[in-house]
Amino acid sequence: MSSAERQTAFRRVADDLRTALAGDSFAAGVPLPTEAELCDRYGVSRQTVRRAFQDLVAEGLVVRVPGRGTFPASGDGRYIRQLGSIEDLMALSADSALQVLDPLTGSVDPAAAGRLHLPDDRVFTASFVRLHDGRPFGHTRVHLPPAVGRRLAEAPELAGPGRTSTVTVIGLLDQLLDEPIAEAEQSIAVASAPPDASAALGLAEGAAVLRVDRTYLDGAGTPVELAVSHFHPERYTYRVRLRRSRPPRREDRAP
Amino acid sequence: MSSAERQTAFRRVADDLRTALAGDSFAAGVPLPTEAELCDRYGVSRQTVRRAFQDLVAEGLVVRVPGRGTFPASGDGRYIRQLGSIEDLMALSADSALQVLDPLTGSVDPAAAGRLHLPDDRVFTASFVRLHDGRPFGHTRVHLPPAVGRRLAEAPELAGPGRTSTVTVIGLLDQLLDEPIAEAEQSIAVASAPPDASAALGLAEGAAVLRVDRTYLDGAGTPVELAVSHFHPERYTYRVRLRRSRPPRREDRAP
DNA sequence: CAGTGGTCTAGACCACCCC
DNA sequence: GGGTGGTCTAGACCACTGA
Repeated sequence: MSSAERQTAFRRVADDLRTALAGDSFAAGVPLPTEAELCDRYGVSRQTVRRAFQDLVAEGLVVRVPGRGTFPASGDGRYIRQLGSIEDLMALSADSALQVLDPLTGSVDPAAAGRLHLPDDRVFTASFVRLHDGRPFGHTRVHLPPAVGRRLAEAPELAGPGRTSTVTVIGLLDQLLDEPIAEAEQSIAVASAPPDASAALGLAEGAAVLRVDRTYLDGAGTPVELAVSHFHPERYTYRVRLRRSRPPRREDRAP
Repeated sequence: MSSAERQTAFRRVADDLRTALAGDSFAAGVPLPTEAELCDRYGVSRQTVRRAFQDLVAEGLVVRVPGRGTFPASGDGRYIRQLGSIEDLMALSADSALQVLDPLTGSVDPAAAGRLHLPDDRVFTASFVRLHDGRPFGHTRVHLPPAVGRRLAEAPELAGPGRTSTVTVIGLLDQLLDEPIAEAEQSIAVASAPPDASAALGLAEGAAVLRVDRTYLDGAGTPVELAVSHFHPERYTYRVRLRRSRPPRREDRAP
């Protein structure tokens, strides 16, 4: 598979390792190729290989142990992504693909329109699946205010059913809007898969899935996108790294 | 002065920048020192300075913009840095209660010990339910390294089965540790409820639940707590608000 | 145009692990 | 001891920003 665009050397190395990890190329306790070996294989310097591993560590895909080697982290082949900021959501496309099921068109949906704080019930709606390694792991239904929906409907990536690309709707939207996207509200729960999602994911109707609702807001706090996703329970894990607001230092612990 | 240990050059640079950022040394919109300047000031190579910035970027403290410079990430100062923070987890107790099922005692659990990076298989383990309005919505099993587990076992809140309080284990732990808790890694997925969790939540065994694994790390990156929670699918939703780390625009310099 | 950060190379020394 | 990853240096070229 691999990504279409691989601008930099370290990205190429990281992409290849990522897809190899997603497949069954590396057993659980078996170390990945060493830095030296990858230097040879790709004809790059050691720092470049290290830069690639750096991303994989940050994504939680591998664990590196000094003196021993680099090992696959969780092993159960789920799609894992660090999602701690909006940038993470926009970059989601790096190693996954979007395939359009229903292109972006106008429709009437009171529930979605209400959640977008729209004056009437008209919204633009599209649905698509996200694929990793050619297999669907998530189904998403996106709702947009008509004003932006009309403009985004011209984007070729969302034009026809079956179109596959590596974009994110939120990434396209951000380029299009005058005011950039500033915030997202997200809720995560267990739900029963609705018919379209279960069909797209190859699950029985009503199967338990991870449901993620995201509302994106621009700088003024106006909702600009509502995305309702259902994820395959065995192919997706949501991961966040939480930090303390103030970096803890020994000195400032005293009350 | 300064940090007790600064083993590496890049850490020293990063530490200094962090404390400078924590103070008001850098106004919002004013760029930090450039790589070249820090190279001079610390007498290190450019890669070393870059390695320091890399941590600060990962921590969400600064934003780097090619061609322009490096800026504090908190932007307008009135913004709170990062919602979905560890403080939120510690404050979880505000409107929920903790009821002890199995008090904190020593046990042998290779899987948990491995995830805590412990040298052998001994851990301290406790389990409890979380209640809201008197009804259980989550079951949690907590694992601690023996060193801290022994001390925490003396806390009255975790002493006997049936004890109810409004604490969080992580809150108790943070007061007890020499080094404060700095980070948490969290993963969220759909799972089948194990027997103890399904019993505690009043669900059929194997029912689909929301599984949340959290590993808490201290400032040195040492894992200090592993918590595995299972949440009732109809009584719990995980909410996060994501914020964009906004690079300053040309217009909004100068107050 | 000079300055910024992003990438990359080809060396080097170290602490650690395992044989 | 030989191999691993962790750190560091002193160069280099690039794309981009700003005046």
